[in-house]
Amino acid sequence: MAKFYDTLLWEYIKNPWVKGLSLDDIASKEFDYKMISYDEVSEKQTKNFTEVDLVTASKYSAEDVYITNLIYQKQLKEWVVDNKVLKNIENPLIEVLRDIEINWVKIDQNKLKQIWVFLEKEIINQEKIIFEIAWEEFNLKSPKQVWEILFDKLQLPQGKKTKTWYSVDNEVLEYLALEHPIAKHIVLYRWYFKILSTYVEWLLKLVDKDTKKIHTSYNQAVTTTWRLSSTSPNLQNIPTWKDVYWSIREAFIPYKENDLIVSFDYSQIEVRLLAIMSWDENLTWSFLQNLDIHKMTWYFLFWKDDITSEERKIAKAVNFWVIYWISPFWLSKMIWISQKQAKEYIDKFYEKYPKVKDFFSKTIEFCEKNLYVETLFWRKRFIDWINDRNAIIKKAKEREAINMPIQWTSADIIKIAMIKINDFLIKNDLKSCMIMQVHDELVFNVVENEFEIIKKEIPLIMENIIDDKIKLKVDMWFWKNWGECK
DNA sequence: CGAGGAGCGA
DNA sequence: ACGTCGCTCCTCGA
Repeated sequence: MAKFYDTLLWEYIKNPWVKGLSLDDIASKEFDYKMISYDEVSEKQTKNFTEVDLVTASKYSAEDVYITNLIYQKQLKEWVVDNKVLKNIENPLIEVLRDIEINWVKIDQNKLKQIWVFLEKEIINQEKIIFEIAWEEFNLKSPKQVWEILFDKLQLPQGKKTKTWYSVDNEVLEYLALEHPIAKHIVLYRWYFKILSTYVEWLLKLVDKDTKKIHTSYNQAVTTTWRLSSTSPNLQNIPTWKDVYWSIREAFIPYKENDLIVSFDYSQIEVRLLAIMSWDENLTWSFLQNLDIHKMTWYFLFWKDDITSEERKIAKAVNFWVIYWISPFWLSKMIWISQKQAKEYIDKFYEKYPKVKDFFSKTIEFCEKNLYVETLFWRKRFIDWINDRNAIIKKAKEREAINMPIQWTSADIIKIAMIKINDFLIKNDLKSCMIMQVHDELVFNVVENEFEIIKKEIPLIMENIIDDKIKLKVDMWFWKNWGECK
């Protein structure tokens, strides 16, 4: 509870009219309340917080919640989060997150150690090759040194710029790979090193010696879109990439031998929400007929029934990117087509899905007038600068206005699903439990004899969050580790 | 210690 | 001149 209010507070402090003020300042200025300072509690930093006596410590901690609540009552509920949201979503979710955090996730340390050995060998190998090609040793982890080797020493053509020098990121290197063999090896080195340092080492460091599980923290109010975020470790960015021999996700295993990892994810939730919010006939029709939405987009754009997998990929990208109010230039870069073609695709998309376009322009109009946007679940986001004269800023803010309601609503949907599922698990006295949330995916540790009921009931709960003609769709995967669940 | 570059996810 | 939101890694200069 305290954690949630604490993060809520940060959301408040980010805002311009309180920027620079500390909680103490706000307390005394707005509520004439003098808070205990940390210096006082820790007796001028001589005491560790665990050594402070319980009464003082609780009073000190409770003050944060108390003041935050005062701020909430006075200002926050007007615009950061509505009472209904707090009552129906955020507050009940606190207990669900507590349960997930208590459950933990079991890790196969041996698997990680095997991967470690493999990666270390590859890293040394790539390093050797690179140094041979470059005729000198340098620090591959330093973009600056890579820059010097590529552009000063090898005189390769420079691409896009960063703030301070020319970029040497993956995109540039992939282009350079056509010119010089060294680029390919740097990409490989970087990738192996990334996996080793960020995932393998970090996960092993965080595994509890006794339980062989990791303990992650979910934050409820750090993101502007009201999605959850996860730290130490961040379980929401574990690579999905699968090598022939291994993947990081394979190290995420069930608690017991006969248990299963079961994963449910919302399929195309953002496009479905777009259909629900815009009521576009063509989009709605495709979903109601339970058709392949990407294929249908291709069909609507070109009246072609047969579709190659390449064409489906393009249609998928168009569907996906249009939601983000993307420019033809950027779309052309994403899917390797000409700018002219990209513009054509986007124009045709709006032509065939006219109410989507209406919905977008109405959203922007509303935002320009009121300086905020709203979602299906009573949330508001203030977007100042929407009327900025600088076209680039204006466009960026328009993108925000269009994307936010969709992303927010999907964040709310999965939160509500989590609350209902936890209720369901408790009411039916099930031993299976929720162990992870990855934005549109929920992962469970399922005990053997409960698999049938979980398989049947969880998708029902998830798909019926919104009472609409268009149904949300949930895909299910299960196996002995998370790696096979995709 | 913080900024910047890089890269992973949704 | 151009997707958003996050987290974590490393380097480098103060």
